[in-house]
Amino acid sequence: MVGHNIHKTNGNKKIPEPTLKRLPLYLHYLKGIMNKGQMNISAPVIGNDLRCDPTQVVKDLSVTGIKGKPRVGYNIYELIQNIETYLGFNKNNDAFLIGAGNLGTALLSYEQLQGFGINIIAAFDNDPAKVGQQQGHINVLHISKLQDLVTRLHVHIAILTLPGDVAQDIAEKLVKWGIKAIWNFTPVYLKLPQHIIVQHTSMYANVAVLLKKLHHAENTYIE
Amino acid sequence: MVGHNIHKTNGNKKIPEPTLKRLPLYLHYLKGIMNKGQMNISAPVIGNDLRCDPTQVVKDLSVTGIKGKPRVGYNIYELIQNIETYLGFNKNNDAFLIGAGNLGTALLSYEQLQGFGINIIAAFDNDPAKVGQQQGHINVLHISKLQDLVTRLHVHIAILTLPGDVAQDIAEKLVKWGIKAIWNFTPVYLKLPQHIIVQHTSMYANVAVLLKKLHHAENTYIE
DNA sequence: TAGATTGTTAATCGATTAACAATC
DNA sequence: TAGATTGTTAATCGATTAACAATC
Repeated sequence: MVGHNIHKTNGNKKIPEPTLKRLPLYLHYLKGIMNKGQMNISAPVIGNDLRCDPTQVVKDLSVTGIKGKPRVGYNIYELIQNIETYLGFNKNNDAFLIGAGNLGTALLSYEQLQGFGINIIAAFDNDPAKVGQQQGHINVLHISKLQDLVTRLHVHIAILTLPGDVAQDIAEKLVKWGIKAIWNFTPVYLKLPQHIIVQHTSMYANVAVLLKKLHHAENTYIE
Repeated sequence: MVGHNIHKTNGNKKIPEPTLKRLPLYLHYLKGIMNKGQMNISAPVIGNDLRCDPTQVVKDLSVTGIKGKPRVGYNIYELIQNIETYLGFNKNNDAFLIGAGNLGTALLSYEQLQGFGINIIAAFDNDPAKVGQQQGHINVLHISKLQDLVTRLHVHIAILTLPGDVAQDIAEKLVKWGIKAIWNFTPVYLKLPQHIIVQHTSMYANVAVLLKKLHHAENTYIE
């Protein structure tokens, strides 16, 4: 199955992670522009609106296999299609959500996640009070049903929005049952086999950067 | 006020952002270790548990001004104190939350945010149905009261958990009223004066990385 | 044609990793 | 003392930025 890309994308070549993280930003921006009825857009314009280097825009977009025209730029519709296809946002990647607390519930009712390729098909919790609820069309099931459903439905993605102290334990079980990628919203580092993809999304990492920049600014400039 | 650091931290020297983002991870890990009654810990042990290079651990921790002892390592309590002080996690940095939807509500009831230096003192929404509610001890006020309270209370941090299409508009107003840092949970790029600190926390950036790694893995190895 | 823009290759910049001296 | 670990300086690696040729 290697090298069978229909579009001429960069295939399995290693793409810089910063590039991958910028693509959704371009995508959202481009959808806004398209809704205004515009047909084409150039890298310098994108760079100006999103305050980033135009050559970086060119490089970032090129990974999706898009071809632009000198003096014209890129076709916006084609560009959106390419980014979505490249990132897998127009597929439905089935996922289970584990931990139906506040953050979990927020994610469940975030219909937009589906527009970004993540299709949460069920949520799990150990709290009997939460089991049986419906959150944004998704049922909350008891955690005891997790093993059976993961194995039967061949779900590959798990979203962890549960307390940190049980995260490692559940993660190990999920891996045993066949989960291949974990989106980790807990503050704990998950020590799992190297082939398991763990995406750590920590609020606190962002708080750290924000506070440090703020205090730095406050100490640097006279108020 | 420049250079008056009591602890010998790296002060206002430029610290790599990746380092800042790793510090909360160390912090959480160290608190777990301390609760087990351990007194000291060495960089190689941390590196092994958190799967990162021990020399990087040494370099990361050194920015907080901690001094370790050869053959012993670092005093865990002192290390925790230094990281918290360095990041500003033991101060109460007042913040307003704007948009009391699902994600906003999740953040409000996330008491732990306070332990990481962010003290949300009020939430705002334009939905009358939400105004007057209490979410985790924080009142939801009508958006019309925002201007008055931002200016009167000298709040410097705003957390944006509102719909993307109004984000730029509200952000510009907030800046006019004196907000210095914005934690942006919307998918839009906020074009604001350069001196305003904008911390963009996008779910989608993480989805992009996760899906790409997953599909890459699925295409690389024979199943 | 002239000029703006793409797309690629080279140079720079910054972060990570390696090497090694200092030290308890 | 011997050896593990810190802490610093140098080398490597990777991403960003700059330069420039190709092209519509």
